[in-house]
Amino acid sequence: MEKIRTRFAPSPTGYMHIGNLRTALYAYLIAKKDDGDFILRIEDTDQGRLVEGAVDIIYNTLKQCGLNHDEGPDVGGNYGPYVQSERMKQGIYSHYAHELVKMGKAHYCFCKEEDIEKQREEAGDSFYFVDPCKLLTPEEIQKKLDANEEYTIRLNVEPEGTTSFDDEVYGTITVENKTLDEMVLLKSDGYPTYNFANVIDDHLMDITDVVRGNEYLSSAPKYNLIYEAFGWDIPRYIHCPPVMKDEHQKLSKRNGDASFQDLVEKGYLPEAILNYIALLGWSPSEDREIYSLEELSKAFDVKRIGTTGAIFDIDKLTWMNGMYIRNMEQEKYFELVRPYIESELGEGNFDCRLIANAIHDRINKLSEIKDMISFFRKADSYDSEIFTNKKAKTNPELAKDLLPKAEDALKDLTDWNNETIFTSLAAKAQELGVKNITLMYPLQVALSGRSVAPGGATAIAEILGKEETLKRLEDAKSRLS
RNA sequence: GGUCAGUUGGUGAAACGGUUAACACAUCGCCCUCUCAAGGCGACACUCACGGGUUCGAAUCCCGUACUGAUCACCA
Repeated sequence: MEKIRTRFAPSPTGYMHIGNLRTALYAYLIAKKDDGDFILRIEDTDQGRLVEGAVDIIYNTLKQCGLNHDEGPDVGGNYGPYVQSERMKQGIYSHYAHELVKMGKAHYCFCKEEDIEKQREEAGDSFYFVDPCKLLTPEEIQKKLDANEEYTIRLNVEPEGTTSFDDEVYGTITVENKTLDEMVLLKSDGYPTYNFANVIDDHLMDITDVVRGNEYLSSAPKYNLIYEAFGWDIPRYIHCPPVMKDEHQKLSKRNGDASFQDLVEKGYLPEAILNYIALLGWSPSEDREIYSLEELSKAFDVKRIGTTGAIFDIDKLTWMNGMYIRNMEQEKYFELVRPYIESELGEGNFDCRLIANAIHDRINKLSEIKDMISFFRKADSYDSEIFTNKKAKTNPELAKDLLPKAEDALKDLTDWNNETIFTSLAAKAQELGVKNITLMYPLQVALSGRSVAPGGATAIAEILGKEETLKRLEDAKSRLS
């Protein structure tokens, strides 16, 4: 069987957005499923839109995601160069365009852009461009060429008949040739058009599976025409449905929608992001959702890519991110979370591991850590009404009575840990004839200043240490009196 | 406007002519419990955009309508 080769061909025009990343992921998965090659090609023929540093963003994103490419500008390969502007300098596109002219499959066009534009406006919707340059005799053409007249090269298209092409996702699509215009292959500035450069590069790089967004579906038949003109094999096409922001709009960087790096900054893990977006537009055959990249590449199947745009649901990503955090190997989790804890509380002030444990099941994204633990540094200021809790059957007056009892239970404790604190407090509650929560809740509030805190009273007390615990208890007592 | 494509709960989706229309997120209950989470259990589409057909039988096949999207550049 032929070796599968797929490519990711972004334009370096800024941030990597989610839809783009998903296309890269699918291309990667399709290649890796069959031990194929995944190639990175930079399409930078659009002079105006280049953004400085954008190429580095592409490299970094792929690297962070583990989408390692086998060939590309940075890692090399046998099909280089992998940057279109460099290929352009080698004259590749121009060569093939002229080749097509020689073969009688394309022609020189000396029409002025403005003139065509004018015709288009006058004709309105029914405009169909018939290129008068096709009627030029070879002598006339040579004369214009010798006179250094500007020209483009356009593909010859017979207006009769139909063209169909096969897509792995959308099936066979057939269009009438008269809806296809004689597309420009080589622009008057000598640059190839996107479509043309794409075809040439994909062919020259032996790409077997072209993975791209479905916005290209309509222009896909045109691609076939170019392949046919050359007599080249047509690759498999895999058009992916869009990733939507809502029912009507695609996720786009223009709208400032979430880019991959935005999500990472918000505390999402690259693995979780990748896992989640894999499921937008594709579904596995088994009843499962959590997949590592490697597992994905085994399970992935082009046949199960959907045809409908999928709305990006941040809530589900958040859930999945939480799953990744919870399932993470312990040391890895600790090292991941430590910098966040230390940046909020400083180094060495608290037992970082205890805090990490306390928040483990409570965070879905890393950015939540800061607020969740800030009270360790200093208890939040609070209104005494916060002591009112229906479930604990407490109120400020009761808390005023109970806090000293909790203090009694703790002040002589020599062995200070979660278990001993709990035992002592539970014994005190029993002695008082109240439920644990009735004693614990006011303590939690006293120590944290919060009605909701990670770990509850005993875990907080353990982390704060005996001295700080008793101090905060004193503060709370005086506040209530 | 022409052309092409799509349409299953709030969201991602399964189903490949015969199931009570999976599963997951979200939401809402209950359980567990020292709060909140996590975890466990349960509820949540009399129905698959709509209208016709085909069939013993349709979310699944066919036709039409509606709606949504994409595309019609010397932009990628």
